[in-house]
Order: sequence, then C-alpha cells, then structure tokens
Amino acid sequence: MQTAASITMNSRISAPPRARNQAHIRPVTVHAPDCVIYAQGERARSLYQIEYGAVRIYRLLTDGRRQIVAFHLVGETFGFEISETHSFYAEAMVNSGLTSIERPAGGQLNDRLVGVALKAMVRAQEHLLVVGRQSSLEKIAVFLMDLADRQGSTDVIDLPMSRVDIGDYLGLTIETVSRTISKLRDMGILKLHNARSIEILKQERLRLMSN
Amino acid sequence: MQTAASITMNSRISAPPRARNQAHIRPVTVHAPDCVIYAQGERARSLYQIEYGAVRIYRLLTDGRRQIVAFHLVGETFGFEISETHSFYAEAMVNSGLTSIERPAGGQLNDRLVGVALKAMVRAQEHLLVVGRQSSLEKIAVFLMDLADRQGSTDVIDLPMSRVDIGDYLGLTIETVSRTISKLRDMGILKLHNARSIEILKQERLRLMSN
DNA sequence: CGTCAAATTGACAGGATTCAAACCCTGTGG
DNA sequence: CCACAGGGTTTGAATCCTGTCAATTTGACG
Repeated sequence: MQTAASITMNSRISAPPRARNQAHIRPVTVHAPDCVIYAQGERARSLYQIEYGAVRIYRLLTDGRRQIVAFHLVGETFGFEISETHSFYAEAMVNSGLTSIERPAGGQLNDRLVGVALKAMVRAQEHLLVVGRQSSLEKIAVFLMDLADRQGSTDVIDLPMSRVDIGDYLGLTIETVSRTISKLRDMGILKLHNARSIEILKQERLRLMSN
Repeated sequence: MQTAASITMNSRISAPPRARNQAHIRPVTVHAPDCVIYAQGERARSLYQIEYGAVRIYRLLTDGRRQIVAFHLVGETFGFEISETHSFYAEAMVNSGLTSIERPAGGQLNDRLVGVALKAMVRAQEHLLVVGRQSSLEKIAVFLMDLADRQGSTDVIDLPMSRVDIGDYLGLTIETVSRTISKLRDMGILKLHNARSIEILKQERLRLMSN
C-alpha cells in the first residue's frame, strides 16, 4: 500500500513495447514495487497479463487487517471480475511489466475470460482448503510447492513477496512464517540462499507434507 | 455423507408440485437429510432453488477431511459451475424441497446465471476472510450474524446444520464450536433454546465482534 | 424407561501469537 | 573502502488458544 503521491509517480509509466510470442506487439506498462494497479471499487476495465514481475491481490478488512487472496507470477493473467467493479486491490510486489487485454463490452464472456475466471475460482478454492485448517508446516509446504510448480519446477524458488505478504496470504504471523521456514531448513528440506531465494533439497518430503 | 443404498432411497423423490409467486408451477423434488443432491465430478445439469430446507456445499480432501464452502437457505439458488462438471458435493441438511432451473445449452450465460455466480463468488471471498484469520469467537460471531441476516433478522436463529458442519465450515473442531457458543451464552450475548435454536440477546455486541 | 447420537464440559498438551531483542542485508554518505 | 542507518528477518521466552482425549449431559425416539 502506498500514498496517492507515490502511486501517481510509479503507476502506469509507458515503456517501449516488447515483442511476445504472439505475432503482434502490445504496449507494456511498468509498475514499481508496492504500486497500486487497481483498487477495490474501481471500474474493472481490462485483464492484465504479467510480462515480468509479480502481483498480489488482496482485500482490506474494517479492522485494518489484510487478506491476500492470490499471488500472480510471470505469464499469468489476473483482473477478472464478474461484476463491473473490482472487489480487490492489485499491487505490484516487485518491478513489474503488464500488458492489458481489453474487456469485451457488455456482459459477454469469451473463452479467454471464462478460462481466466475458472482458473481464479479453482485457485481460490484450493486456497480456502489450505487456509481453513492445516498446521503452519502444511501451509508453508503447500505454498512453496505451489510456487515451485508455477515457476517451472526448478529447485530454486525465488520469492517476490515479503514474509508479511506470506503471512497475510496463509493466515499466519510473520514470526510463524519465519520460524516454520527455519524448521524446514533445520530438517534438511530447504536451503536458504537469502530471505528471498530458497532451494528445495528434498522435494519428495516437502510434497508429502503438503499432501 | 451417506451410503449409496440410502442415497438411492432418499434421493429425488418426486412430490406434488407447489405454487410459487411465479405464475407457473414447477415440480419440486424432496431430499431427506444427508441425501446427496449432486456429487463432485457429476455433470452440471441445472441450478437448484430451495423451496424449503437447507443445503451444504463441500469438498472432500485426500486425507478424508471435509471443507464446507457454503450453506444455502430457503429461497437461495445454488449449483452454478463455470466448468461442465461439479467440483463440489451438495447435500440436504434437513428435509428439503428443490426446484431445478435448466442450464441453458452452450456456454451462454444469462442474467440469472451471472447473478447466481456473482453471489457465490462474493460469498466465497467473504468466507475466505473469515476462515483465514480470526479467533474462534470472531468466526462464530460472523457465522451467526450472517445466518441471522439471511434468515430475515429475527433474533431467533434456527440452525439447520450440526456442530460438525459448523466446524467443517469455519475450520474449527466441534468442541471449540461448542465451547465458543457456550462462552457467548455466558457473556449474555446468546440464549440457547436448544442446540439448533439460538436467540441473539445483544445483537450490537455480536456485530462488534464480527466487525 | 432404555438406547443412541449429538452436544457439552473438563483436563491437558502442543502449537501459534505476542512482545522483545538480536541479526542480516542493502544502500548511503563520509 | 568502510561505517552506519534502516527495514526486513530471525530468534527467544512467555502466554494464550485451540486441538485432543475423555467423561458427562442432553434430547429424540422406540
């Protein structure tokens, strides 16, 4: 979260277009870390595809707490809303380049939109299962396995989010997040290069913990 | 959950049609308690509207746990799926009468469907926030306030679900559910007529706890 | 009245949060 | 090049809460 001033400064800076595997070229907007991409209540204009970087989707509660409902990584699309307005905030977590896909006018849902919506719903459901019960160990294990899968199964995971973000995503405090990761390290399952780069040494054992 | 034998026995017994406020008459199917309405993986044929009774929507996890993702009450519509098949189970919790609304052929979504989907998504999001953090007191408070609102703000709530159901919905054990309700009673906020009928004595204090 | 399932209550242990302190990393300025 | 400051992270100790196991109570029904 950021002040209006810095939002204006960081938000929607146009950048040189970048070629994609699609034939045509699309404009890329650059977002600095913690920069708001869209806010709760804003009109939902389009979908966003992440060219590089990472994004968090969250809601603010009346008491000031924050529930992160999703992280989105390179290549993923987010911003789908059935209603006309966004019910979440979207913020860049690191420097991120986004291309936007215009939302078709009217209530029409094309295949692309339905696909994105479906994926988002399935993710949300999985997330509910993780957050609902499970110990901190299971939560962190699921979280890391999911991230590894989505980053392309290299054993080194690069975390674009802070411990606070992870806590707000899994329903844990930052201390518990940190302690749990340390425990996995002590068990010989993880190796920490630094706080934002984790190597999975025993993928099988981690998978067992995440069920 | 129930055995196949009893499912067959209880399921989809046709009953005399019942007039609704709509001009035309629709057939009502009656479902006994714990009777499966549809199962995970089944083809999604139609939506269901509850004429009387109450329904739970849940998923089964590999380790045997059950996550209830929604309760539906009289007058509500459920069964929406973006995909072709159901990703959840639906079961009646008490004797329930349902009318079904045929799903339009093809991928077309009419206003009715979009409305139901929207409501379901918003509910799921709220649910995530509740399950994510919050103490057992907050969870139970939110749960009861929500139920009171949906039953039409009478101060007496009628619970169609068991303590096990509530636990599986909020991510708590039945003991904690029971203890928490007892604590609210001891605080003078609730009065228990019996396990399935709760009176809210101090609505404001309950609302404060649920934020 | 007896039986059975559901719900309540109690005791206890384990795990998560809270509050606090120490540590690490990175960028800045001398 | 090094010292230093600041934020983010890790670790420690105490407390509180929830889950577990067990016993008891309640309510529905034959």
